[in-house]
Amino acid sequence: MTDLNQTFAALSDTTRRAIVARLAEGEAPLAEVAAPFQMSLTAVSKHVRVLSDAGLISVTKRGRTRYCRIEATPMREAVDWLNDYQRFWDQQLDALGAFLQDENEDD
Amino acid sequence: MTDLNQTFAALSDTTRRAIVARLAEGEAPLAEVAAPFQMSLTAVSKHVRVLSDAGLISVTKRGRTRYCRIEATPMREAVDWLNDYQRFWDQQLDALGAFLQDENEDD
DNA sequence: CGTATAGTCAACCAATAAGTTCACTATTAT
DNA sequence: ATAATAGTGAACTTATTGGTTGACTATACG
Repeated sequence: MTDLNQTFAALSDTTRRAIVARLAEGEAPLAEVAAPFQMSLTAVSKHVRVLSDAGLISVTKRGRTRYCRIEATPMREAVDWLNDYQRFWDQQLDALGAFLQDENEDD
Repeated sequence: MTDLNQTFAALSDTTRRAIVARLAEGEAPLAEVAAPFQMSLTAVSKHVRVLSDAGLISVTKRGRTRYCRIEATPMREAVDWLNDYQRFWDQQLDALGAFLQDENEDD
């Protein structure tokens, strides 16, 4: 299906995560997506390309405008991968909690 | 805290995700972590370094052996970031479900 | 028509990443 | 003391990434 390498790589850049965050609030034209950033439109366009290649967003052309919107599946799969370790880190955090608990028992 | 860029970047490599998966089954010496891979020990050592720099694992030296074990926090934070979009993609998947439902209504 | 708008494409640059090999250090075993 | 084991460090290669600029295409507007 979608490639976890690509998904995680796409998310490993602050700008791209910000784009995803923006698009979570609704579809937007590229120009609007690019507005908050200092870099050139070309640079943002490339970021959008990376996200779209990873399947995290889709881009549809209407007139001369490209509208970007977020897509569900790859993030879903990333979470699925990470969740395989959820029991593990719950346990580790519980252990930390217990430790802190013990430490404070002589108050 | 931990750096999401680094966390996602560390997870964007198949070898490194395999290492994490291996370590989820318990602490292991580097040599054992490296065993399944065709690449050199040095290469695996570098991957381990990347994971450890990202805080995803920790490495402790006992004798001449380095034991690697998984650490909870950064993956936790990655999941937290992704989960901000969970409502979003649930909705998208629900919409897909509804669509497929509708499609089959004339059976 | 001509011009502004939205964006891509190609070429380039500097930095980083993933791998290699070879030499080296540190620890354990004989 | 010597030799095997576990791993690091440095130097190098090749590919990819994130950014730039400048020229170009496609659509909309007057």
